[in-house]
Amino acid sequence: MSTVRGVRQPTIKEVASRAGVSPMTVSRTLAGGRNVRPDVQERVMAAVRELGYYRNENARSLRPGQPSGLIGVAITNLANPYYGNFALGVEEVAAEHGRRIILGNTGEDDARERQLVSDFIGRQVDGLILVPTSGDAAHLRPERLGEVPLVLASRRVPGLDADTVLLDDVGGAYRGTAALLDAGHTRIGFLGNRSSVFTGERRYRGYERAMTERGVPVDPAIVARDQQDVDAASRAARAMFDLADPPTAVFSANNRNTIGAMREIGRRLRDGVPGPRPAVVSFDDFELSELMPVPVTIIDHDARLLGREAATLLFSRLDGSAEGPARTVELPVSIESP
Amino acid sequence: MSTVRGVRQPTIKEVASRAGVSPMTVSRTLAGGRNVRPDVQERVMAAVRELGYYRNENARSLRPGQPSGLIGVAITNLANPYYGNFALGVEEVAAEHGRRIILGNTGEDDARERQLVSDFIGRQVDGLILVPTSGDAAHLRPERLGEVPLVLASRRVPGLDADTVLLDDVGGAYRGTAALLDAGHTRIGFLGNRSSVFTGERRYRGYERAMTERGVPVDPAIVARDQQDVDAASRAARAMFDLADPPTAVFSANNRNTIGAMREIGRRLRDGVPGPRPAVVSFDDFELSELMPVPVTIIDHDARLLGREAATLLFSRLDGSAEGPARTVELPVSIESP
DNA sequence: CCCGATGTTGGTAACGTTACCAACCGCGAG
DNA sequence: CTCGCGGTTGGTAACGTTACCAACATCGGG
Repeated sequence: MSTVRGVRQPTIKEVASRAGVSPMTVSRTLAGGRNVRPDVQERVMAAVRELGYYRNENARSLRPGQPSGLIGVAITNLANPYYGNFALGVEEVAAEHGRRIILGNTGEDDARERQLVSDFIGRQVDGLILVPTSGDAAHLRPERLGEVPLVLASRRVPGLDADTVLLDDVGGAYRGTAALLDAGHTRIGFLGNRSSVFTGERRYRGYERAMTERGVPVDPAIVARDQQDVDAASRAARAMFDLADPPTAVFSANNRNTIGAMREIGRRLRDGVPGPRPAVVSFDDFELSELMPVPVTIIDHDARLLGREAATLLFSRLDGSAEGPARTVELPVSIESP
Repeated sequence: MSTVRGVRQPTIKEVASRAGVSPMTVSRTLAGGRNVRPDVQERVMAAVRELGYYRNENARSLRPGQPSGLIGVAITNLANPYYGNFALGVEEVAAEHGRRIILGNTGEDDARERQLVSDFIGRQVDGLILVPTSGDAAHLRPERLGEVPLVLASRRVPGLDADTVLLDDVGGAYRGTAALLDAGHTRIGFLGNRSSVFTGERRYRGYERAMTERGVPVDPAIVARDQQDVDAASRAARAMFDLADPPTAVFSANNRNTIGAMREIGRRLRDGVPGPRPAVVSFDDFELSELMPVPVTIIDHDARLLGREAATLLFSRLDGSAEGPARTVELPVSIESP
């Protein structure tokens, strides 16, 4: 940490002496003014305005039992609009409860997550909301976190029992795949994340269940499960479509894979590559999907709502309205046919 | 089996007594261990691990001159990927300097911005980074902020002299419009924000300059400057294209207007509406632009870099390497023809 | 063997705030 | 006129931490 010029804000004492009262009277006035004469309150508020005084929140939260008013939020990738919306939802609910959020980006890095959580605890956060990097759970155990409540979002951590907010990944993937099967497709490819990614695994399970329930075998040749970014997804789609026996439809488990697949489909059409024009089901919405050259079904959801739900769960622990074992909220997803 | 209940965070005193030393020795050990015997350090670290101790950062920053390690960041709309990337850039540089960010969303609301800034100051932030809502500047004046340095991003505040990071809005819009003129277009529409939005005004100026420099008159009938969201942009594009004398090309001043225009263009093609297929220049990139049914030129830039630049400017003030009058950094934009 | 230098450790005070208690005021009831 | 009560105000201590200084141990050189 680099050196910093000292930040000299006026203190409560300076306000007090300017208003001709004691610091206690200033404190009482700022706390609502109970049992302070109206004319004294006015003098105090005038001094506050004149000096540009702000209460030192860090000093306030020093006394035990006092909340810091901060919620620690760690997400995996702020550049992804999904997590931006998620963070927005958390911020909204936090603001409704008079709290601020401290935000950290983990970049899917376990070490960074541990570092962020330590720092959040050190800053006396009132609660933690985390999109876990699915590493180990040691630093998230209650004995490490003390009394700080924790809510997991989007993913679970193996072996950790905590309040969790999830999407209906399995159900959404199941219904999306079923829609393709209902439309007569039997050769349906899968594009998604590897199984160590919690949502990747769940969405694959939904796909697999729909296929096997209808007696359609899953062909590993048209299942690609290791694409994290658009370029990798594009390459995986290309390999799949280049097969002698390419899929007639594709289930894409997330936004990144859908965009990659679309790029490859667009390229083939521009270059006049022969072959089927696959139907696509995408878990995650994307803009201008209606302008795509192939029919796209969207499994849609609201990341902002997910964030709101996570924060609501957290505050229900903070205000004591919820006690007992960890709860899981699974938000529904909607399906929009082209 | 009993649930592991969270416990109060241990203090430095408890660590000290467990390690059989004084709090000062614990403090010294955690501060790097200068002048502490190695075996004592080990005892202390063992106690720290056993008790799960974290330094109380709020208490640390209580002594004057000590930085809080927090940077206050207020942006207008976290749901917009542009600002998500911006926040990511700020977070990255802050993390490189061992700082965390407190994030607030203003939603373009002046009152909310004032409230956020007050709270940030009250939390003793070491610096502020703000995408201003372009309201008045009273709460951002140095006499209100004390010694807390401020960096504005994307926009200026009228009458406020502060470090600022901008895009080359005028130049980008000029070059984008010029590209259309070079391609032979003379009837070029404009879609953008109203002039009270800082970037809206600057981008219009670039468009206007390119037009007048080449002696092409600006026709108010094909200039629409009051669309904040996709639906409004779509309606404005529709009205423009429905004219007896519609534009053959469109300059769109931001992402939201581009998406709206694209929706309308796609609708007309689907519905077989007669008329020209306008070329489009878009200030802001968007995904799958290469799949659009009309040629799209992108004026691209890197919001994450903008965030990094803003944070770099802030830290140059914090570590004293930059002094003197307010500086403005204008980041270049690139043009990608279809 | 002593002395100063160096390394190690602990006590005290202070950062800004507020809970708690004590002191004081004015007013109405007895 | 006194007493007591409620409303108002101020003093003190404490929250967890670290800068500063004092105290003590150890060691090498004279």
